[in-house]
Amino acid sequence: MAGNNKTPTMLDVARLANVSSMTVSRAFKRDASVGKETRERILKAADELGYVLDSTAANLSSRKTGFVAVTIPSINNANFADTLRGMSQRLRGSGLEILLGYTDYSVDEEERLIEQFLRRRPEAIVVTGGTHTDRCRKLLEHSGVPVVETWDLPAKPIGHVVGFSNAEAAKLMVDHFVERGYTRLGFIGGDTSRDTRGLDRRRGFLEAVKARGLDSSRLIASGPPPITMREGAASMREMIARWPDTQAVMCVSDLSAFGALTECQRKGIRVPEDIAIGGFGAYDLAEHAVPAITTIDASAKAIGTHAADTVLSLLSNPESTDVRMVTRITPKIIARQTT
Amino acid sequence: MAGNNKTPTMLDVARLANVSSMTVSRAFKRDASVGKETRERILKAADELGYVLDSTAANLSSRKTGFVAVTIPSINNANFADTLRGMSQRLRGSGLEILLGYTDYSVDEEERLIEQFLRRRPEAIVVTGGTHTDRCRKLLEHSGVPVVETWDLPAKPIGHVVGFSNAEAAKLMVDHFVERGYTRLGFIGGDTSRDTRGLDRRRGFLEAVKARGLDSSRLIASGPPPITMREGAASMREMIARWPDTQAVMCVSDLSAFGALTECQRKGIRVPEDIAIGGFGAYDLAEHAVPAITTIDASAKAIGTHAADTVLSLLSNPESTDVRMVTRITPKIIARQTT
DNA sequence: TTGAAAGCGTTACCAA
DNA sequence: TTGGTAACGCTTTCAA
Repeated sequence: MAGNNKTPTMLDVARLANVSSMTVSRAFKRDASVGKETRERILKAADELGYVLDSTAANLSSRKTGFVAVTIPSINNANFADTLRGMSQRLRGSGLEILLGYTDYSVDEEERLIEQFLRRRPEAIVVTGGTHTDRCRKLLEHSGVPVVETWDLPAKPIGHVVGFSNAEAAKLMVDHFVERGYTRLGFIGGDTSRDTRGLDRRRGFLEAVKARGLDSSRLIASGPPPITMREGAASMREMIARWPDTQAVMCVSDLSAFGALTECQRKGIRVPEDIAIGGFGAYDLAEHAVPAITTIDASAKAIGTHAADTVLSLLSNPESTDVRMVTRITPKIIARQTT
Repeated sequence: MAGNNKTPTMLDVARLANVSSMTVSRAFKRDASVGKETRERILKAADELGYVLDSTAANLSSRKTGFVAVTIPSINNANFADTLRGMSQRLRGSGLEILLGYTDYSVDEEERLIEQFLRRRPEAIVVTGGTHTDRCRKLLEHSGVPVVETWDLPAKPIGHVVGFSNAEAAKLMVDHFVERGYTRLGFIGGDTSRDTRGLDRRRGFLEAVKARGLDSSRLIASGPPPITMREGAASMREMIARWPDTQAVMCVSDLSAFGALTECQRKGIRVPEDIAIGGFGAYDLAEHAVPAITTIDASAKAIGTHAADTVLSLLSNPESTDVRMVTRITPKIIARQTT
C-alpha cells in the first residue's frame, strides 16, 4: 500500500518475519547462511513492506561503497564512451558501480571532481590521462585505493596504467603517409595544453616528420578541445589556403578529420587524389565516410576492459599493495583511401 | 606524511584543532556559523592530517545523498550525451551529483538498474522514455522521490515529464517531404519494441503517410537498437532494391541517415536529386555531412536542462508533493538538401 | 543457522 | 558561536 510515512528498515522486516535484523541482513546477501525457508519468509516480508536495502548505511558499516570513480574528459566522445562501455561491461556482476564525472578537458575541473569523489569513498579510481594538478596528484596518491591512469603512458604514473604512447601512435600515420609517397604533410589540432593527448600526437607527428627531413611547418591550430567537425573543417580551409600543395593531412581525431573531409568535398577537392586525410580513434564515422578515413585504432574499448580488470585484480588481492600494473596497448593503423 | 594506517575522522581533526567534532562538521559547510579564525584553524588541521570528509557517513546521518539517479539507453549516443550534458551543467553547484546508468535499450536492464540505484537513496530519478516493466513502475512510484521521464510524452506518467511526442515529430518530416513534392516515401528503422521512441517515430510517419493517401508500405526494418551507420547503409540498400522509385527516405536517427547517405554515395545515387534523406536528432553529423541531412531537432540538451530544473524545483519545494510538472518540448524540422 | 551488542563517521537537535 | 548526545540503518564480531 502507498501511504507509509516512513521507509521501512531491516528491523521492520525482521519483526514481520519473526527473526532478528541480522538474519534479514544475511538474507539479502547471495552467499549468506540462512535457512532456505527463513530466507523466503524474509523476502516475502520485505516485499510486503516495500523494503529496499539502504546501501548508504551498509556502506558506512562495511566500509565498502562498491563505487569505482571514473573521470573522462568529455561525454560526447565516442572513444571515451567506448572505454566506459568496456569498463562497465567488465564490471557488471562484480558488485562494483561506476561513479562517472567528466572534466571537460580541464585539470582544474578534474581536481574538483576527484575531491568530490574521494568523499564518496570509492574503492578504486580510474582517470583519463597522466597529467594532473599537483594537488590532484597528491589527493590520488593519498587516496588509499588503486588509481588507474588511462589513454596515456605517464612518465611518473601515480599507480597503475592502461594506455599507450600518443606520440608513437601518431608516428604510425607519418610512416603510412610516407609509404604512400607523400612528402608534404600537415597536422591539424593538438595545439592546446588542455588536451595533452592531442599535444602528444602533434609532437609525435612533428618528431617523425623532422626525423625524415620533411617540412615540419604545416601545422594548423584548432583551439581548445573538444575539437569537433566544425574546427576540422575550418582548419582544413586554412591548411589549403596556406599550403595549397599539401599532400596529406593528419587530424588530431577522426571527428576533425571528417570535418576536414567535408570541407574538401564542398570545395571540390578530391580525397585522396588531391589530398589524403588521416584521423585518430577508429570511429565508426571514419569507416563509413565516403571516402573512408585512414585512422589509428587505440582500442578504446579494450582500454576500458583492461582498466576494469586491473581494478578487479587489485581489489581481489588486497595484499598486493606495492604492485604496479602497467598494461600497454599497441595502436594500429587502419589504412584506407587506397588510391 | 604517508604511512597513516587509518584514515582520519572528524574527531581526529577536532582534537588537533581543539574543538568539538560538531564544530569541524560545521567548518566543512559553506553557510555554517563558525568563527572565521576557528574555521581556518580547523581547515589547517584537516589539511595537515589529509582529512577528507566521509560523505558515506554524512549521507546516513542527514538522509541526503546528493545523488540524482539517471538512466539513459546508451552512452554512445550523441543525443543522450547532450541531455546528460545539459543536466550536469545545470546541476553543477547545486550539490547534486549524477549517478549514471545505461539500460542498453532494455526495460529489464532498466529495472535492474533502478533497483540498484534505489538502494543508494537518490534524491531524484530521471529516466529515459515512458515505457517500463510493471515492477520498475512500482519501484519508481514507491521510491518516495521525484521521478522525471524524458524523451517521451507518456500517456500515464509516473511523475514528471520533460519530453515530446516522437510520433508528432516524425510527421514534421512527412510534411516536409510532401512540401518538397515527394510522394513515394520510405522509412528506415523503428521496427523493434526495444526502442519505443523509434517505434513511435515510425508510427507517426505511417499515420502521416496514410492520412495523405500515400503508399505506406515502404518500411525497412533495421533490427534491435542501437541503430548505427552500418544498419542505415544496409537498410538503404534494401530500400533501393525493393522500391527503386522511392523519392525520399526518413531514418529513425541521424546516425542511420548518414549510413544511408554513404550507401547512396558508394552506389553513385545522387542525394537529394535521386533520393532525399531525412534523419532525426540534429546531430552535428547531419549538419556537416555533404550533402547535409534534413533532420528534426528535439533539443536534446534542453531536455537535460529542463529535467535538472524540474528536479531542482521539486527538491527546493518539498511541500509540493502532489504537483506534476510536464515540460513539453516542440521539435522543429531543420530543412536541408534544398535542391 | 541464528542472535545480541557494538560500532561505522557523520549530522540533527537541543542547550549553553 | 560552540558543544554534548542521540540517532541514522546497516554490518562486524563474537556467542550460542
